Amino acid sequence: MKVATWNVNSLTARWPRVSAWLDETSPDVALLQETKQTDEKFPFADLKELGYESAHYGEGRWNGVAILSKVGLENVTRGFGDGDLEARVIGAQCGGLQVYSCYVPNGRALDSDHYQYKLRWLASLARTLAAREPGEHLVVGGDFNVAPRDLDVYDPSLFVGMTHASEPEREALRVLESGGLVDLTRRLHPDETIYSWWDYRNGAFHRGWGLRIDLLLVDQALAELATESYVDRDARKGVKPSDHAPVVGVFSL
DNA sequence: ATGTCACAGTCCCTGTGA
Repeated sequence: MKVATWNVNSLTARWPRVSAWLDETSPDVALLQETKQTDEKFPFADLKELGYESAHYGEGRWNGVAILSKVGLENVTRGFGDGDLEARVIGAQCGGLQVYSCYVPNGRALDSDHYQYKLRWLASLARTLAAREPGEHLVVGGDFNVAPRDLDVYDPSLFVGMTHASEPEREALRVLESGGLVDLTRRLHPDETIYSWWDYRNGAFHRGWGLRIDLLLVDQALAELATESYVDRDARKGVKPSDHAPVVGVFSL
């Protein structure tokens, strides 16, 4: 079972790259973020031709999350059911896994209202996951906009006092981990420098100026069944890439 | 430390968000 998460930064602009990547990588389940599409515009039929059932929660210009599956797609949920209006989380059951595709608010700056929104949003996610069925396998993937450790930041000194690496954000991730979730890529590669996002500006990708902010959080039992997890850096190269690369996990179920 | 990208409306430039 191969599961991927990818912030595509507009599925409309990225369709040639995304469709080619799905075709060659063939994940069983793919979690997408920042589709930036309405549900009406989402390419359900094109994805069907690639072998995927899909569910989308979109709003148009901003945000938008999706789940693509070759192994079944049932019991789709959109949002947290707490009145939040932005399309940032969608859940479903796929091939025996409960999965969520998450686009955590950016936060912008520590003194911004958006930063408080980010912390509230992560708390809502923790509440939602705490209510899950005991014993079911869980994959919570997405763009968390948080680098869990200094190892996940190309130059930690630049991020002191900045969003993405602040202690309250990291504490919010630890709350998810204390609820039984494991940062899969880091579990399998404890000391490796791995990034998943590089700014479009300043030639950041080629200079190695990245952050690891796209995560696959999985339950302990599923983590034990994982055989590999990696970032597909090739997807960040070439013509019209997203600024994020896909994160992949493979499980021996 | 800010050299890019994507989107929609103000519509071939500008503001917003990342």
